[in-house]
Parts: sequence; structure tokens; C-alpha cells
Amino acid sequence: MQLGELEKQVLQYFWKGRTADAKSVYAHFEKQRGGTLNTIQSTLDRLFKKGLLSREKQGHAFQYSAAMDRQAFIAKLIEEIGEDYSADPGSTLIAAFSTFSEKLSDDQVSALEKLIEARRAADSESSC
Amino acid sequence: MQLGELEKQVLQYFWKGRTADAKSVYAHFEKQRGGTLNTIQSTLDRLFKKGLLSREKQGHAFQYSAAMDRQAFIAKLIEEIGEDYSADPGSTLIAAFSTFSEKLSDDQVSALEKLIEARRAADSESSC
DNA sequence: ACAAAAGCCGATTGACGATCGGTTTTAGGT
DNA sequence: ACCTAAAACCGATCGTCAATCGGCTTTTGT
Repeated sequence: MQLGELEKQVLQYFWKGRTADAKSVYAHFEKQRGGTLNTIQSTLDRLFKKGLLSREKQGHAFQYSAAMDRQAFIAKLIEEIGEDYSADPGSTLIAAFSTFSEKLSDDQVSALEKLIEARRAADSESSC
Repeated sequence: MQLGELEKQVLQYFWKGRTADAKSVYAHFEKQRGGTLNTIQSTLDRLFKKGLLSREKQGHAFQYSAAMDRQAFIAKLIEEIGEDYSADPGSTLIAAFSTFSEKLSDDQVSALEKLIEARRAADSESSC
């Protein structure tokens, strides 16, 4: 799932938890990058068709919001990398870990440890 | 770093540890997908310019080989995702882990635990 | 039913990978 | 040094896709 530059920015705008119609999104982006309302509208439509935004008609305009949060989307992207390059999940994770290892806070290391514990627990449970 | 379909396949061919010139690569791919030697040659050149293949002239032809292994490349891609979507390393990793958690073998879980331990050790060392 | 507001469609531009014909360069033998 | 074949390099074309935007269509509230 390769997104264009504007698509990325719009997506991140919605990840702040907002719900907005095209006009509001345009109001936000007009200042920093210009363009027309139409451009925003077709970008929202593209993101909607890609399943990354949800929308619901309210009054005369669609209200858009994120269909999945940042973490879920990133997980999806990482999964795609694994598929694209036939990497098994384990080595993908290890690659990810070795990339970021030094940049992790202690809290994040602990969070990961808990996830691993949880996974171990689930494992032993299923084997009983 | 978004690669095209042929680029991906060629890269994976070199990740098997091979060193090869355009002609050999072409011999390998001709059967499964047709095309001409020229197509392979420009693909090799593109991958070289992207820094994903190394090459060295031997006789009259370049001998190509992978400039980085699969794991290093995947780490690079994951890093880019973090940059593209302003995700901090920790949440990127957690996303990765939650995506693959169930698919990991026990050995891979252990390997990850060791990496985390190593990272903890490095941490306490630097604080002394 | 009618305007305004919003959505939708279609055309254009700009990247970029894939493809391949044609030209230039080069290595190796004479 | 000079040919010649092999390989590299160049340039053009095609297909895909995001960005852009004008203009037409649909919808909604009055």
C-alpha cells in the first residue's frame, strides 16, 4: 500500500482523532500547501476507496474519519513487507528490533517484554 | 524505497548469496517470465543506482551481488515506515509484534527475548 | 422547484518501473 | 594498433498511479 505525499499527510491529520468533512480538511491544508478543495476531495475519496478512511453523510457533506489507527496501519504495512520479500515473520521482527533497539525507551522495552510474556502464556495455554 | 515487481524478484535472486552478471540473471528469469536481456540489464542498473546491488567489472561484464542482505533491507524499509508516518520506534515495533505474534515459533520468541536482554544489558552498562 | 453546496467524472501532468531498439564503449585476440 | 563481438548505455514508449483542477451532476435545505 504505497501512498502519495498528500495522502500520508491527510491520513495523519485524521489520526489525531478528528472527524472532518472535505472543507475542514481543506481549511487545514490550504495554509501550509495551497491547492484547491477539489484536490483534497479526491484525495479523501482515494483514501476512502483504499479502506483507510471511513465516511458517513451528515447534512450535505461526508464526515470522514480514520478507518484504522496508526498502529494498525503500520502493522499492515509491515505485513506487506514480509509478503513482498518472502521474509518469515520472525526475521522481519528481528530486523525491526535490531533497527530500533537503541532508540527504545525503557518503558517501551518493558512493554515489549510484556507482549512476549503474553504470547508465551497463550502458547502454553493452547498446549494444555 | 518502493520497488517494482521485477526489481523485487531480482533482489531476492541475489539474496540467495549469488554473484552473477546480467546474462546469468537473464538466463534464470527468461524461463519464468520472458522479456529481453536488456530489461534485466536496466533493472540491475536501477538496483545498483539505488544502492541495493554492488557490482564489479570482471572481463567485459559486471558481476553483481547484493549490497545488503534481506534482513538489513527489511530493517531499512521498516525504518522508512516510521519516518513516513511519524511513528516513534517503540510503537512501530509494537505494531510489528502484535501483527506477527501468533506466527512466531518458540525459537523466534526466544531469539527476541535474547535481543531484549542484550539491549537491557547495553543500557545498564552505559549508565555506569 | 430552485439555488447552493458538495460529490463525481474526465483530462492532464509528473514520477517511475518495465520494456526494448539502437548506438557507443570496451575487452581480448590478431 | 585494429577489429570484432559482447556488454553497457541511451532514449523512446507504455502502463500505472498520485496530484491537480475544471466542469457537470446530484443532493439538500428552504
